Amino acid sequence: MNPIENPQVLPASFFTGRPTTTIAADLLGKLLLYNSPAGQVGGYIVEAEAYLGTLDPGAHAFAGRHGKANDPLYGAPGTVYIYAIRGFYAFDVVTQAADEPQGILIRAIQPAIGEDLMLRNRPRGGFELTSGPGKLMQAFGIHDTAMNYQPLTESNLKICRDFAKTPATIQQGERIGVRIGKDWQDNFRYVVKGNPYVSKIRKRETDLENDGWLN
DNA sequence: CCGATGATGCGCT
DNA sequence: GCGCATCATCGGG
Repeated sequence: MNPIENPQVLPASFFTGRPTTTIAADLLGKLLLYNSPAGQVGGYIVEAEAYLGTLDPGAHAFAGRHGKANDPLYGAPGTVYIYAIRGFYAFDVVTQAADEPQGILIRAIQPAIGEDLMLRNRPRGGFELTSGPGKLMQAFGIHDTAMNYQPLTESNLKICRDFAKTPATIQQGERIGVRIGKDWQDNFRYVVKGNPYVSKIRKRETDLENDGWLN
């Protein structure tokens, strides 16, 4: 796929007015773009996790936690929230109204645009290129939090309204790397079933025929 | 191939 | 100093 010049992007209203879990599932198949200084990169979202704010023990805003690092989470729906984790960076899109600190972690994409540039940014072959939140940001060449607070509608990071693919089956399960009490039922990870870029997928679970898409 | 383990940089949530 | 919404490597099967 060639670079896209002026894509229609998802409006802020996409990221509020319904549960964050629903929005996370709805993001699967959407085209994520980044107009980086070196060129455009992007791909289809194949994995996303919902974080449900102050009542969610796995969320950065659990129990009202609010500091400099997670302040973007308290912004308007569709705001960029990038945070550092163990020397890597990860990208969330903020959901729900301001001061309702929910968000969705974009965990993996299937490369579609600028794959050569992504490979230079992150020289790992095969599905390792973008099959995790830190890997994805490396492939995009994002190594800081400079885009924090930007609305996706006005950022070099964009999620397209058009060009979307349709998952054949959306699979739901436990979030990755979240250690919380056993009482909390964690079922907030959404993936395109069988897509080989989904993180931690087992080889035999992959659908290399259609990559888990209908189209 | 798959699960376990240690390295890692950043912000103190 | 420590905790962490991770990653790459190692070794058993």
